[in-house]
Amino acid sequence: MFKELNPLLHSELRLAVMSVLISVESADFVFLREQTGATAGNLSVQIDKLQKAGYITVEKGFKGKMPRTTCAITQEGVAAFEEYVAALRSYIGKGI
Amino acid sequence: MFKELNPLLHSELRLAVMSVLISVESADFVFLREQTGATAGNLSVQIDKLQKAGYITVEKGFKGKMPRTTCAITQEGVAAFEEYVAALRSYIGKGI
DNA sequence: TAAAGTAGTTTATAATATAAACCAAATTTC
DNA sequence: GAAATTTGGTTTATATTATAAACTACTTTA
Repeated sequence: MFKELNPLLHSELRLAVMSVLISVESADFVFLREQTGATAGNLSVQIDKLQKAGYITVEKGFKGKMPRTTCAITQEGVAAFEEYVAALRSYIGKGI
Repeated sequence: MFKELNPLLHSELRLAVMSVLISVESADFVFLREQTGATAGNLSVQIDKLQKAGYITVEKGFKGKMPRTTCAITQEGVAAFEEYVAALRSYIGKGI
């Protein structure tokens, strides 16, 4: 009847991060913070969880002298996102 | 960019309950438990939250000698569900 | 009448989300 | 050029949430 909703994606902020990353090649921390409206602390934690799940890659480098964290979605991440969306259908029907 | 997801509906079990109730006139506790696969304890708690939010009505009566709890979605509940679905769109795009 | 089942509720615990507090380096202001 | 502010984050403390386990109250069956 109802498909299970991947709890790692069933989180407002993590879902927003994935939503941004699925449509771009990569995005840095500041961009993600701006797009999601999240606090830096919350974003930092959620990025970490997505990375540990293998859904995104996180690279830390420098742009000039300032630190810069760049994130990108993995194939596994794309697959998980698509599966999550498919599972949602079982709750909200075709109405969406 | 991203619309807020009503936290009362952004819960796997509560969403499932609402999803059942939106398509029937009413449903009793046992039916909801069967459809959602939830434990009785969890279902009891989540039904309570939905009722307190005004999204469903809960009537307690008897079927023969056995207690029976009947739930139905309210207009407010329907509106909240539809708004939640609309908000989801901002996260999952046209993909769904 | 004892055991098992039904229909739930209450409560304890673990997991989660979130913001506040913090840190280090860079930049600006006085 | 020292102090204050900003940038780009991380760590940690707290409040909320989800969940199952334990329990209640009653009914049915053996």
